[in-house]
Amino acid sequence: MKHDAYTTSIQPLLDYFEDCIPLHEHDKQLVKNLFHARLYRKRHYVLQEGDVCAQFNFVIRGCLRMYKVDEKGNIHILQFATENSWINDLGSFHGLKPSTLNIDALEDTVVFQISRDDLIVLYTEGEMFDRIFRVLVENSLVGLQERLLQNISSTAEERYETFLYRYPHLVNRLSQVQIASFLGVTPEFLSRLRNFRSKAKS
Amino acid sequence: MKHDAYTTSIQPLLDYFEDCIPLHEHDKQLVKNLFHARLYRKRHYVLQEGDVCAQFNFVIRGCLRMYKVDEKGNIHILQFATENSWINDLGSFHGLKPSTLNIDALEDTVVFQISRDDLIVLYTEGEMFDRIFRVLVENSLVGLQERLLQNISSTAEERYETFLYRYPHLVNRLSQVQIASFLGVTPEFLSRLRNFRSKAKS
DNA sequence: CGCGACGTTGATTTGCCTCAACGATTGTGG
DNA sequence: CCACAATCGTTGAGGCAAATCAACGTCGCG
Repeated sequence: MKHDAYTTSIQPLLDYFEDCIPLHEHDKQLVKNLFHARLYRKRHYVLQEGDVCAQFNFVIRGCLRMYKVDEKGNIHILQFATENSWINDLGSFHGLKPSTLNIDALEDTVVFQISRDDLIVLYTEGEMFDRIFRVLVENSLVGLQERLLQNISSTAEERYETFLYRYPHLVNRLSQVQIASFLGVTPEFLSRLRNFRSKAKS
Repeated sequence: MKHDAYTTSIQPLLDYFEDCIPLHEHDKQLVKNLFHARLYRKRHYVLQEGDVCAQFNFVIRGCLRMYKVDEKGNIHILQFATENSWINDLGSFHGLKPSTLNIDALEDTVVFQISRDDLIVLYTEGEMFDRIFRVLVENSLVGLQERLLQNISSTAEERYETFLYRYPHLVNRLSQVQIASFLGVTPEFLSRLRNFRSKAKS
């Protein structure tokens, strides 16, 4: 029986890189050889805390989340990754240290993965990949900075508004529990916020 | 009259890069030619909101902060930069967009700066600078992720503990107003936290 | 069918903010 | 060098945003 994952095109990943910098044929071949498709079924783990993050993940289809579980057992979501976005624990990945984070699948999800060793090959043999990944990480850094500012300076309601504005495609795809955990509020309070909003709207 | 800044050695910056990757003589010359020293006196601005962030800043001596001012006039500090660390608004710098952030000097501060155009020259003519800056930005991203998690998942007291642990050299160098603004609490509340702590310690 | 996750609502608690006042320190101009 | 203002750190009283705990109906799923 043939898996979906094995028939998945790598083209979206090439497109993603080329949005940043055009690739030579040699570079494209490297990507095709070094990245491998894999399917994660809903609720399966891409990374569990305690393990070293060994793969860099680019999502082709589906949805992953990265989160931390605190002492009280509460989940705090750092990031969602849907189509055409990447996700991994960079600190664990590069430092070869056990991760304190988890990554799991909220839907059946197809990713293209590259191992740390192969990524180094990609950096070494490829022309532009240091630059491409520099730009990707810079963009992540900017986004994360904005989110930190939001969290420090805004109320839960404002953060929810911003979420609706920035991730409209996620609103109906995620449960409110997931959204609440991303915003840093309890599901109960998010429910109240939505209630206030729908009353205020009319 | 000769400025302190003009006699400042660029060696710490070279050391900083070489902590990451050894440089060829050609690369060192590039750094020496493209970075320029500048002194900012206490309370002077390196970047004001509305301006495009035109310089990448590496601090040799002194202390800078980067912050946002919200609608109510409250200051939220994203980052401090002391000796041997860099600071800039990457989003504004690369996107050539007006910044919403401010960077100013908490002490008389000497920086080495490089303009956006010259940084591109550095990337193009230098051997390893894409890689070096990729690693630097990756490290920043990891640190910022940890801080976001802290902010989402911890109480103000825990955040203060973490601050004491991670930045012991800053505790006696910054006023409590600055630290409070970094932690995301009011100065009054930080004062109470310190009070509780000193009582609990005995 | 029955179980567990979800979303909602109510009552209560709490972490942190706001506003206000005070002495101590810093710094600034006359 | 002193006087005055400005900023800082602290403390008190009161208020609000959001958490906690608990209960309940709904839905999807094994």
